[in-house]
Amino acid sequence: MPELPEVETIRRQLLPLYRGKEIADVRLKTPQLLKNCEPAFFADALRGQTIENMSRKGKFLIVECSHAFPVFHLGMSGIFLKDPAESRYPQHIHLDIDFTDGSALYFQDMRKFGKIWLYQEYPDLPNLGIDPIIGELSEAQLKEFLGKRSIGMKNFLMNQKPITGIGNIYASEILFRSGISPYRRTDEVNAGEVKALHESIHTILEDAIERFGTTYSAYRTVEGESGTNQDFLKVYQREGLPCTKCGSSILKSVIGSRSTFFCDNCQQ
DNA sequence: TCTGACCTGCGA
DNA sequence: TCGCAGGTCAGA
Repeated sequence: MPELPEVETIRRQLLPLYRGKEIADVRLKTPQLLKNCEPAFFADALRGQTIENMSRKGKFLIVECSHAFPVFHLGMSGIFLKDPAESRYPQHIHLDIDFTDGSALYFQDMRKFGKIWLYQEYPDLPNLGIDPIIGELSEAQLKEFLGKRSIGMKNFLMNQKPITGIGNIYASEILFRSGISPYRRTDEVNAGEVKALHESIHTILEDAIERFGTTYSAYRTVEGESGTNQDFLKVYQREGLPCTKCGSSILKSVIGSRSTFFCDNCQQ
C-alpha cells in the first residue's frame, strides 16, 4: 500500500522529528526483514550513529546516518510510529530504535512484506527508474519509455524500472485521469495521450502527497493518523459506482494479478 | 511476460 | 472458514 506519496509523507514527517538525533540502541525483533546483513551487525553499525538526513527513491526510504545508511521498503503494511501507543498492531512492531535523548522510533509491519537493508555508503538502488517527484521525467522521456516495448499500460506504470514509485492504487487513478484504458498497449499511445499521462502522473502523485497519502488499511502517518487522499479517489475501490465524469459504472478487472478499476467509457 | 509465493487482518 | 488486499521477486 505505501506507494510514493505515502513514503514521501512519512519521510517529510520523520525528518524534522529525528534529524540530528543519536541512536542509543536498536532492537530488531524480526530478523527476516533484514536482507543484507546479520541482526547483530545491523545493531552494532547503527549504535552511536547520528541521523543526518532522510531521502527517498520510489518507495524506498533511505536514512542517512553519519557512517551507515539503513534503507527501508515498507512492503504493503509497513509504517513508522513515534509512539507505540498509536499502534493498532503492537504485536507487529519489528524494530525499535532508541535515541540518546530518550525518544524512540518504531517500525510496524503487520504483513511482514517490508524489507530492510544496511549500506556503508549512500546506496545507488540501480534497479529503480526515474522518480517522478524528485527526478526529471520529461514528456519526451515518457514517450521513449512507452515506445520501447509493447505491454499493457497498467503493467507499464506498475513496473519500477522505467518510472519508480507508482503502485496499484495510483496506477488506476493516473490512467483514469489520462483517459487511457489499462488494457491499451504502450506502443499504441498517441502524442496527446502521452501529454495527458505525463500531466496525470505528476498531478495524481503531488495531490496525494499534499493529502498525506491514501489510507485503506494499515497505512498511517508517523503521528498515527490516516491520510485523506482516499476521499478523492475517482476509480480505485469504486466498482459499480458512477463515474465522476460520465456517470457510467466503474468497472473492476484483474490485470497482472492485481485489481484494476477503470471507466470503460472515459478510458479508451 | 506471466504466475504464484510470501504474510496476516478483515469482511463476507 | 475462506477469499481478498497488494509490492516484489523467483521461476516457469
